[in-house]
Amino acid sequence: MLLAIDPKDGVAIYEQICRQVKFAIAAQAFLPGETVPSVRELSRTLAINPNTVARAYRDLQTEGVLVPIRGTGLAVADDADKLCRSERAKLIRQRIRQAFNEARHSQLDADQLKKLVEEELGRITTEAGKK
Amino acid sequence: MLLAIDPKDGVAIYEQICRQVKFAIAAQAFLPGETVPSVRELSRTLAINPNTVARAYRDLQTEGVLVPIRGTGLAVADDADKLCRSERAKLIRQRIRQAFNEARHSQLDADQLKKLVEEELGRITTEAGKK
Amino acid sequence: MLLAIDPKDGVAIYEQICRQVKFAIAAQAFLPGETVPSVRELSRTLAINPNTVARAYRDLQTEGVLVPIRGTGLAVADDADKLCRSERAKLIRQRIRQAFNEARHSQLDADQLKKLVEEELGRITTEAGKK
Amino acid sequence: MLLAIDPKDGVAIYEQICRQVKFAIAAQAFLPGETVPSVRELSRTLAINPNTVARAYRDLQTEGVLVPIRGTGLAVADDADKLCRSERAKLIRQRIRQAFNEARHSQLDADQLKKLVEEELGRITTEAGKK
DNA sequence: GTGGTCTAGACCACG
DNA sequence: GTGGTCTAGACCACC
Repeated sequence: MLLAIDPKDGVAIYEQICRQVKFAIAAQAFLPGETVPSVRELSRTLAINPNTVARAYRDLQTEGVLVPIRGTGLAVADDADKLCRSERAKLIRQRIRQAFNEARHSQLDADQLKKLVEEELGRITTEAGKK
Repeated sequence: MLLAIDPKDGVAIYEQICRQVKFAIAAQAFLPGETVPSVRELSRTLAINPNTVARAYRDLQTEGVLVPIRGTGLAVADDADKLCRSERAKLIRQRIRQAFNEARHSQLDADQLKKLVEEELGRITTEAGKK
Repeated sequence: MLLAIDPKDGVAIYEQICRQVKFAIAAQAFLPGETVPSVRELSRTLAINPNTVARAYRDLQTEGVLVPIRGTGLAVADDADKLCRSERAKLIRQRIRQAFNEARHSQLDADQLKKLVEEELGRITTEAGKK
Repeated sequence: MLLAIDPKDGVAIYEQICRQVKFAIAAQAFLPGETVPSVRELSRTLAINPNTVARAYRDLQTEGVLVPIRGTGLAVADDADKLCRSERAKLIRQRIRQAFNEARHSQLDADQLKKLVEEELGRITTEAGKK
C-alpha cells in the first residue's frame, strides 16, 4: 500500500487520501471486493489522526467507491474500478482544460501556448520513458 | 474598469482581484503610471468588503505591481506590464506542468494523455479563432 | 431453512436473523417444538461468523421464542407462533405510525399524505393479489 | 429557528439536523439566498458540539442544499427549495413503502393492513386538525 | 478487531 | 465574525 501524503501540500490530507485511493483502485492496486486498510492501521502507517482517515473513507463511501461491511471493514465497491477510472480521466481533463482556459483568457498567443505545451508534454513522456 | 468577481467561485475574492488586475495590466488595460481605483471606490463598485480590496492591493504592492503615490493613491509601477506578462507566462507554465505531473502520477497511459491534450488544445485554438 | 442475509444491508446481521426466524415461525415454517439449526450449522450455511448467529439465538431466547433443550439444541417455544404473530403486528403498526408521524411533522399537507398512502396501499394489495 | 434535536433518538444528531434543515427549507422557513445560522451559533443554541453541526452542514453542502460564502457563512442554494421538497416527498414515500412492504412480506392479511392503516391515518389527521 | 459518532480544543484563511 | 481542517480521546454496536 503506497500512499504518499504531504501534510503541507496545501490540499487537505483527507483529500489526498481520497484521490490516491481512487487512483489506486483505477490502477487496480485494489480490486473490487477487497478490503482497504482499516482506519486505525492506515492512520498508524501515515502517522496521522484516525479521524482524518475516517473522513476520507467516509467521503469515498458517499461517492460509492467503498462499501462498509459491518464489523469487518470497508471494501472496494463492485463497479468502483470503472467509476474511478472514468473519474480519473475526468479529473485530469478538467485540470488540463482549466490550465488552457486560463492561458487563453490571459490573451497568451496561441502559438506560444502550443509550443509551451509541447515542451512540457515532451518533458513528461521522456521522464516516463526513463522510468 | 471591468473586474468580474464571483464570491461563490471558491477562489478567494482577494486573489480574484489580484489576478484580474495583473491580467488587465498585462493586456495593457492599465498603463504604467495610471492610478487604479481607490479601495473605497472599488469596494463599492464590486459590493464587497473594503478590507478585501485593501488586502488585494497590499499584495499587489508587495509584488511591486502597484506603487503608492502620496496623497493620490496607487499607481501601476513602471515595469509592471512586463512583470505581469512574464508572471502570467510563469503561472500558466506552472499550471500546465502541474496538470501533466498529476496525469503522469496517476499512471495514465502516455498516449492517452497526449491524445487528450491535443483534443483540448484544438478546442482552445479553434475557440480563440472564432473570437 | 431459507434465510436471506445481506451483509451490506445496513441492518445488523443478527437482527436480520432474528427477524427472519420470527417471521418464519409466524408463517408456520417452523412449528412449536421443532428444533432450529445449530449455531455452527447455520453459521456455515450463511457463511457468517458463529458469534453473530449465537447472538441472534440468544436474543430469541430472552424473548421467549426459542427454548434450550439440554443436549439437543434450541427448539421453538410452545406459544412462539402466537407471540411472533402478535409481535409482527406490533412491529408493523409501529413502523406505519412512525412513517405517518414523520410525514405530519414535515408539514406535508394532510390530503397529499392521504393520497400518497392510498397509492402505495393500492400498489401493495394489487401486488399481493397477483401473487 | 425551530430545530428539535433528541440526542438519544437512535438516529445520529447530525442526521437529525440535516433532515430538519431540509424540511425547513422545503417548508420555506429558509428561503434560497438566505444564510443559515452559523455553526457556532447553532451549536450554542442546541447545546451540542460545533463539529457535529459542521458535519451536518458539510453533508448539506455535498447534497447541494447549502453553498458556502467565504467569510460570511452558508447560504441556501438557489434551487434548494425544490430539491428539498422533492426529497421530502421521496423520503416519506420511501418510509411508507418500506412499512407496507414489510407488512406484506410478513404475510399479514391485506384487509387487516388496510384497516390498520386507516386507523393510524385517522389518528394523524385528527391530531393535525386539532393543531 | 472493525467503523460510526460525538466531544473538546486548536489553528488557519477569509471578510 | 465566518467555515475548514486537524488532533486527541471517548463511547458505541457489530463481528
